[in-house]
Amino acid sequence: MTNDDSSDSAPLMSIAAVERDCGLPKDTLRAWERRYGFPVPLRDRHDERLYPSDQVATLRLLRRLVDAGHRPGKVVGRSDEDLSALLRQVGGAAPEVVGSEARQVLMLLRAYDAAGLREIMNAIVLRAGLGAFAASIGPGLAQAVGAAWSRGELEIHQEHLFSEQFTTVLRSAINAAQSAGPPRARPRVLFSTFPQEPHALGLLMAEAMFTLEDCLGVSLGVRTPIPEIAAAARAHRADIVALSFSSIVPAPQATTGLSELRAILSDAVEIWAGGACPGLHPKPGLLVIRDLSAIAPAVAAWRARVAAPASPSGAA
Amino acid sequence: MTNDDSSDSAPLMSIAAVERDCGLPKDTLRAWERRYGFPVPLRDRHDERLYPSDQVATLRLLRRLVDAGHRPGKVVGRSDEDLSALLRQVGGAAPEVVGSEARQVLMLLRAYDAAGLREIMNAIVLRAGLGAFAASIGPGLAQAVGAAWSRGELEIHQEHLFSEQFTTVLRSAINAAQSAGPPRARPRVLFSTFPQEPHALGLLMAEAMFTLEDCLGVSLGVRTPIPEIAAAARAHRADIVALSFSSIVPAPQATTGLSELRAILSDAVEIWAGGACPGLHPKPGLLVIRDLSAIAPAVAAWRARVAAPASPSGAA
DNA sequence: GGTCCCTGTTTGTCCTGGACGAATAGGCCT
DNA sequence: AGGCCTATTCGTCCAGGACAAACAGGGACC
Repeated sequence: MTNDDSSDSAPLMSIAAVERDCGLPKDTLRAWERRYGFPVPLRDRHDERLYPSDQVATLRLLRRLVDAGHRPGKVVGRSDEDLSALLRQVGGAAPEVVGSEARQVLMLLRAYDAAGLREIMNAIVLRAGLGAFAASIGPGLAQAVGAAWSRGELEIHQEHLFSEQFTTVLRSAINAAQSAGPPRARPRVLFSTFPQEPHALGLLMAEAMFTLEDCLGVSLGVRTPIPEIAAAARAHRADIVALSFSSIVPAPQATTGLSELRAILSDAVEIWAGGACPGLHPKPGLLVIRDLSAIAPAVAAWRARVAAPASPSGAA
Repeated sequence: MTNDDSSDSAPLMSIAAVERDCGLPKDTLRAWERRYGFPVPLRDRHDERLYPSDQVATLRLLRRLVDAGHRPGKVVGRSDEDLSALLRQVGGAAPEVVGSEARQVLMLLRAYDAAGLREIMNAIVLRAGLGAFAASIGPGLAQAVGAAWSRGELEIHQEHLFSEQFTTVLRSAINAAQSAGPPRARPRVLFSTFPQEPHALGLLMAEAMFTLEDCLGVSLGVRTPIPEIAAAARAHRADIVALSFSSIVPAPQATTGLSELRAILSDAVEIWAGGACPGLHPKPGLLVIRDLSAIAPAVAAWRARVAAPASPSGAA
């Protein structure tokens, strides 16, 4: 009863619906069909594609594999079992750093206990501190949840539920940290993501780390056009623009966007980029933060740099 | 250098970039060009469209007008002055209910003072109460900011900034309300939006109203596929599914989606739909909430209905 | 032995132009 | 005046072809 597939009533989806659900553009769906012979949607009486829900499910697996680096030509058309096996390799590679907490969270998620989730995460924040939570435990939990979803152990709505509670906990902890502690000081930091990037969790965790370092941060939320980021940096008189990249942003697009932003930003403003997106490389004026725990020392370094200015090799 | 327009470095945008920035699908952009002779993008050497930034700005105006109910055939191709005039009529129709607060907020927004924004909004919550804030002052502020943006008085990043601070204030107030007061009780409420709807503020304000009524609410965040909403309602054992619709959702799609959801949801679960989307009509099992302040009495009515069950004729 | 460039292939995205259905508006009838 | 019905408008879909950006593999150079 809890187990049967939830799309009984609407087993057929239009191409637009599939685009929304799987994140695969219409053009790509048609190209795969033409080139690899999959998917093979039914057609309505006016020849419009109607995707059965099992094919949509397979497309979701494919999306994840392609995101993880597999080439469409190698995976499109293979059986669901093959795909799941590959996916397990991908997800399984993730270290189970936070085993015990992750297991509890997954259990609460299956029981659909939102309050319990908030409670346990709040407890972790109190016990381990906001820094450890944002820098390692939180990402570990998110990864565990994502992996469980890709193994088919969780529904999408349970992943939504997790994000929502996680966001709530993190935001209120940030609020508390902002009210406590010494007054906010420089660097002034502006947070956002590029328009391609809808993922807010990474940004929020970064915000937590900067807040703990007593930085004066302002977030624009996700999906800000690049010229707007530059304009906001001017308006906020930002010292640092912090950008978060998940793996869904194609690496070249991220690189291009960063150069573009670099070009229109004042030289005095640094760009700090972080996240799971590979292929980010540091350049003058662009710092790549591989790990959230690197933020604290980086802020300290920035402050030292500003306090003892003008070693003429660099900029300024 | 600091002052000239920030798109110097990228005055030309691809059709995909325009789709992202203006929210107009590629097919629609091409159709307008074919039918109305606007936009008229340049072409690169391989004949791909390159949109100058002034045309993109006009497209943004058009988008807003079309959302407001104007027909493309009547407005596409007219001068920017005409369009701005029309837009002023649309935005100007909005009552300036919260004049003094709105003016302060706009001022802080122009000064880019995030902390000040949070402060004033927190002060409003304390003075007027969370209920008044979520039900009338907040929406009024949001409307004022949107109108200012459409009049060209604010940049997009300032609207982002507003949403972000607004969200923060509202979330922390909801948190506080959840911890205080009597223990949460039924109805159990599930919050989300349809996949077409990315707007989270309406949902958050609704969540605040339900929380004040001591309901046990869980939010899935935005953009949940309909079958997933149904599955989550089962898992959460929800009594009510609360959905928020902004005006960007085409009314017929909302109606269709609601019927679909109604069909796969247990009869014991009610659907409550609210938001700016016109053309929502109540039906059996579907309550339309025109105004956030209607939530409190609706919850009371629900409780009365459940306490004194089974008068099978139409209730209330 | 490792790194760089260069070339062939894969893959996503864009093009045109035609078609049709869903949404709207306006006329007609009651 | 109000509800139905038709005409129009507008968004979305289709096919099939094209090309460039991203990738992988091999060879030259350090």
